[in-house]
Amino acid sequence: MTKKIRLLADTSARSDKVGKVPQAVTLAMVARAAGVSASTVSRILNGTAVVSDAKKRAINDAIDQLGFIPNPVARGLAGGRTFSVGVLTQTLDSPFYGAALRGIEESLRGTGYSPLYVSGHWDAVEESRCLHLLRSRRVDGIIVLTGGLSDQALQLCARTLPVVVTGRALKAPGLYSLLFDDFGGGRLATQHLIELGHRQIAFIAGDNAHPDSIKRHAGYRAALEAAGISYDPALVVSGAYTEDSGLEAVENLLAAGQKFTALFAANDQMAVGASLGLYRRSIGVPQHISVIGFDDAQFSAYTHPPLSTIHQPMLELGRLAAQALLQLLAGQKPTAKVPAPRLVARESTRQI
Amino acid sequence: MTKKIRLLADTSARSDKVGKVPQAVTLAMVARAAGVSASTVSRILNGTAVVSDAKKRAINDAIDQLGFIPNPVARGLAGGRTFSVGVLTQTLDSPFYGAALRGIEESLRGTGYSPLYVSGHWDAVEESRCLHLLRSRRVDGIIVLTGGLSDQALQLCARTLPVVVTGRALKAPGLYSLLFDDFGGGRLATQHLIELGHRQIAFIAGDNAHPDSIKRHAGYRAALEAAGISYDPALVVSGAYTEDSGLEAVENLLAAGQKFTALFAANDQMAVGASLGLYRRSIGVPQHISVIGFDDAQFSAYTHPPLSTIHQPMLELGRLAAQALLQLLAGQKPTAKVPAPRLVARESTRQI
DNA sequence: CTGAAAGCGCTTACAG
DNA sequence: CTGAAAGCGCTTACAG
Repeated sequence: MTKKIRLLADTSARSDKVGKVPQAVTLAMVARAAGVSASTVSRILNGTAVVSDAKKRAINDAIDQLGFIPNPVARGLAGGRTFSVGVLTQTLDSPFYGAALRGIEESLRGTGYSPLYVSGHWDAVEESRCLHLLRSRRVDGIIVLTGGLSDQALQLCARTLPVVVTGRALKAPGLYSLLFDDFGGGRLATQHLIELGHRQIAFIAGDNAHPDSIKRHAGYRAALEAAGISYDPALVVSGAYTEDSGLEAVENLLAAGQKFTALFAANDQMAVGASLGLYRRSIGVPQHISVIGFDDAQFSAYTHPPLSTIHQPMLELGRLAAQALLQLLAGQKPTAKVPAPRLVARESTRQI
Repeated sequence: MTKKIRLLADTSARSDKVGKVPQAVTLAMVARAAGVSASTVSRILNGTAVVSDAKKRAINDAIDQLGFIPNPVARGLAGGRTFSVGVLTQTLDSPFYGAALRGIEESLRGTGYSPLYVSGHWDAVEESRCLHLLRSRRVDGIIVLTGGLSDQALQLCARTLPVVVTGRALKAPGLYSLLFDDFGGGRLATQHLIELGHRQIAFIAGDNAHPDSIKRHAGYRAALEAAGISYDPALVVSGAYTEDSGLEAVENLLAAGQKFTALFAANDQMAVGASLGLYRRSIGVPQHISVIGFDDAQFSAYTHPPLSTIHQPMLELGRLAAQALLQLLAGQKPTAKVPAPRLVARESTRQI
């Protein structure tokens, strides 16, 4: 048997010089080497049927010796499964979503599934184009990391493909959603400031098009009211989740002559931008003003001073999303729950 | 004709309720609707042959009306091309490589090619596993963003697949390499400091396993010597390209009682970490010490003070890499050249 | 310029 | 438990 395998392998090796691509070992070659039919090899590959131990051993030997790797393209065509999962993200180079992508990658590795990333750039039209692309590439399931797609579009998609979506609460067959508690996070950040004795707390909101921004805002307001501090719209300015918008927001606040001893920015990028604005005016953080952000982005532990923030478990979220999709793919019911928001008190906030 | 197409479309729509996946329109359906053979449809799809205008029009009409989208999986199996290009990156969530990924995405969009990202995590074994994965998925070409693969492995790969690699100079058939001038960049950073009057300039080196780190170091040394300043090994400490390592490095420098008025860190992350170390000791940047980084990462414009650095055109590099691969794929000879390093003088450096 | 036919490398009813 | 056969949706020599 070994001899036969050698022969086959050699033949394939020789064909290298003739053909272009080093002709891969095919399932048919394995079948021939193991003395069984292609069907049988396929079955043990997929665990589709019980096969006698003897044949199983022969086949596995042949696979090892020939170095057979099933061609995912062929499997995709024949079996309708491509062993790839689509990941609709907004941008590949966000300091923030990156962690989620890594989490997805971690959960997927070793499962045979590969992620296929597409970026929607916060544009619903673009996102739906991405969804089409993923479907046309015949992914087996899709993970949608937030974005502006309508609930309806997602539900429709879930009718034919398992879908896991983050950032919204949605129930539908074949769809699982993972929602972070932005309201609780916003409240937590504000409570932290209140506990430090602050009562004049400015808020830089995020992009209003994002539901998470609205919820963080609501959390801010709820914490204020629970502490008997009246909500002052003059202390609230809108940003766009970017550093620049945070800088601009704080400048507007200052220019308007608003008094505040603490500042809560709806994400870390805006908190950093705002801090730069304060730095430029020589307003010390936290000596003069306490600043807290939201997200716990990678850079936040290294700002000067290190930024207090609300930790959002993006890595974990990515892991959970992929696990949930894997469960959906296996016909199981996902059970994952997103961890609760957690305060990370560093050095940008202090007792008044 | 229109009527016929309708009929076919309806049939397909009806089959939805029976089958699972909304059965896609196939090439065969288009052929039938247009009254031609599958071969002809395929040919106009691929521009493989000249087809009479009349048929061409009929086929295009049928395609539009039926909403036909060629199945890339089938094309992959039959034609040997999957219209996907592999991108071997090190990590998906680097604030730095992210821009390159976006550049790749930009250059690829609209070309029909999709990127397939895999992460090697700076581990040669892992990277070569990634390469295997990409090949087993039958990508049409590969972009390798730096990493620890051997030149040999890359050249071997390029024998069967177009390869574009960044971060090294390598010549081989089917392979194109894009090299940034790290030496020049290191020299530029150091020159900037020297021009500001600094003569005691500390250097935090990056990971020695990375050639770029070694070259930046050499550039530092060359600039010093060109200015008649002797190279002092005591002013050079090793980091690992992370914030923490930058912080640690500066602490070591300070603990050793080294005197310096300026600091050049081999990347922005270490510069930020080092700045935090200085901040903790109440050493002002740039009042007491000037700091310059390398890379011009996204966050660098927003540190306090904004960080002077050497701009590395990652976005452009990504774009160029993808364009070069596209050229290779089209049988052309790539011509792309990486832009030269550029000084971005912000506020962390000043005249002594 | 265009078709019929074979084939890409698998999977999956269908029959034992 | 296992094979032979058909088929997934395309592409590509091969013949006109």
